[in-house]
Amino acid sequence: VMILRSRFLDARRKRRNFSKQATEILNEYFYSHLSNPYPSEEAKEELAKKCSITVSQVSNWFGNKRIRYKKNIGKFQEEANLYAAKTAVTAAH
Amino acid sequence: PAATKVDLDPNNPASNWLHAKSTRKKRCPYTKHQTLELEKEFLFNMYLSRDRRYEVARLLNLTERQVKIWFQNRRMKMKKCNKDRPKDI
DNA sequence: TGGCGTCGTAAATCATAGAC
DNA sequence: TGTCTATGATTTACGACGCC
Repeated sequence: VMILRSRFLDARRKRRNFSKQATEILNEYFYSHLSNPYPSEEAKEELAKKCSITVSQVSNWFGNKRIRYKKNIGKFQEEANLYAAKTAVTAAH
Repeated sequence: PAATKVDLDPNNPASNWLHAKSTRKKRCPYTKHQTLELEKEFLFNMYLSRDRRYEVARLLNLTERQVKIWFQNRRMKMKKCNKDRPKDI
């Protein structure tokens, strides 16, 4: 139990960046809902499952993404175009 | 949800999400001492009486509103910790 | 009706993984 | 290896809504 406890606390302290696929999934959702990037609780749960992260982490990611995107839309333009194109291709099939 | 009815302006691409209430007070991180004392008080009781709130605010040089909101946030934090906790332990 | 409760969030800040 | 910046998490402060 003590080992599990310390592992849990360490996991919280020592964050890791999310996997490339997880970031991909989150960005796809964000840019395809750019007019209202606020996933419902159910959508968050689904994203969490697909990304293998917690619902809280999904909420953190969207909170950070919205504010950082808003603060510097220019910086994210390339990324936005990339995901817009990807979505377009997906929709075409 | 916070992004409710009123600010759901279908036009206006990215700018419509968010009412950045200009009237909002800028976040001011509390000192170690303030936080420590608030934590001690929280340990004693999660909900503050009016009188206790007044005392804590006076002692820490915070407003009663700040103390009230700190306790509300602290309770939410506790709830979140329990939720995220895998299980048992 | 006022006042305090939760819930979800903005925005600032913290901590440090990781890129270079 | 040592700097930095990007990124995930946490901390203040509210708006919206609920209950008594």
